[in-house]
Amino acid sequence: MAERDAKRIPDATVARLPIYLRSLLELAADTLTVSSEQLADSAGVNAAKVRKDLSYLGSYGTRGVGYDVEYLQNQMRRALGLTHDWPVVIVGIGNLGAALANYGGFGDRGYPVAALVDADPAVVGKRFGDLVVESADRLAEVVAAHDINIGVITTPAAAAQTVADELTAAGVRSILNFAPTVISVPEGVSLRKVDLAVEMQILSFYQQRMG
Amino acid sequence: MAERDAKRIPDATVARLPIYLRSLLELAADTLTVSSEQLADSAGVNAAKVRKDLSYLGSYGTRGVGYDVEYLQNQMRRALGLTHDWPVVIVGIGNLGAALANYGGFGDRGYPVAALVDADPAVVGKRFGDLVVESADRLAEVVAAHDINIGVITTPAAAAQTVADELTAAGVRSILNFAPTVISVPEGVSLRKVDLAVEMQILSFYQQRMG
DNA sequence: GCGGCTTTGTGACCGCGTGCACGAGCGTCG
DNA sequence: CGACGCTCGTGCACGCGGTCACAAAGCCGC
Repeated sequence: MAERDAKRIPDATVARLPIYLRSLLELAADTLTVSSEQLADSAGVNAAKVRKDLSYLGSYGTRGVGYDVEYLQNQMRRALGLTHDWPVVIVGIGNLGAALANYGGFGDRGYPVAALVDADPAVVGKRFGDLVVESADRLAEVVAAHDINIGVITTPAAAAQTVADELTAAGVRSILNFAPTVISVPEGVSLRKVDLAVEMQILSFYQQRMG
Repeated sequence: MAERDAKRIPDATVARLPIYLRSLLELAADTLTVSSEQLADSAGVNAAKVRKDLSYLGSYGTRGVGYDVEYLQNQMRRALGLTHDWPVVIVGIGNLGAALANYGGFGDRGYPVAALVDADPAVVGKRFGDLVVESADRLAEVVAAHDINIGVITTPAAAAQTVADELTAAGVRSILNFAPTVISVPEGVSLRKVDLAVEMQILSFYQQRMG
């Protein structure tokens, strides 16, 4: 009770938790328990891995039966911090940024888009739903005003590092980078990247190989 | 010469090659050679790792000097299959699909968007640049007509597996999946996934943890 | 042409993550 | 109430990937 979940959860496990949670949510509403094998099938992984992953949550399955679906959902939501919303700011409202702004799926899942920011005066002031694009020099204010902890970078590559610096300076501790460039962040800030060109090149590498 | 590059390149290395290539392209045009340490800095990795990665290409650096930039670029392009274009088809022209269709960056980098496909009759026929959205039931024809090897799935989750099946049946061997669901593909087909909700949840996990 | 400087290439070690296999517990049925 | 069957939890071994450190090798200046 004192040290609670002191156990460190491996990164590889963390990356799978959201998949498990989604699998759980897709189960029929009258499904009370689920076995590690069912979960494994639906998440596309090994059953032993599922059990080991879940054991890190300290969550309890029942031998001979499986896991209580609702309890497991709650444990997972708690671990992933989905007990409350995490407002995000999208910086760089080009093609991709605009698409993300219009995409409703974020708010639904606990990540409401709280603000849009762009450096281009021609874009500032545009409406997306009930949001208006703010000027880049107001970034720090915006972050503070909405208590934002997560920043999404969808600027051109050249601006990405600067934006990342401004975000972290404003107190943002988590960044999702779509810009096609390597950016660095201070210790204690989480950075994840999505790079379409890289993904394509990885695919064509293997395609090439297989002849 | 006979067995050529028989050496297997580790997956982790493959994933870094595109980053190195981009770093090389960003170097000033009058830079003739580059050291593993320079590359490491600009790619955000360890210098020893760079050397080991490059050694898999069989490519040759010169001790005391570094790597010949142009030669290395060519080697890398060859390995990644960038010696010719890889036309792609985008399936599912919603917010994200449309954004990718409008995004010019693909064609520039050797992955021209050759076709757009959607199941919704209200979307079929819309123009994006010089492309017109085709009907989903023409997917196989479209793939064959443009000799497409790479498919990008930007449909809702429910349709993703079906689309993946149709793509592989049509001969596509590489799939990039943006739909928020796990899909499975036959042996011999490469699958990469980009899942925004998962990325967000991973970020909020760590944010949560650090308090 | 020789010594020193620089930078590559790689062998060795280490830690993480994966998969297997089995013991431990729980429910159920006769 | 006892035995059986099911499923979890986990110890163990293995392989991949990352890091370090050092020897090999090319270049330059004298």
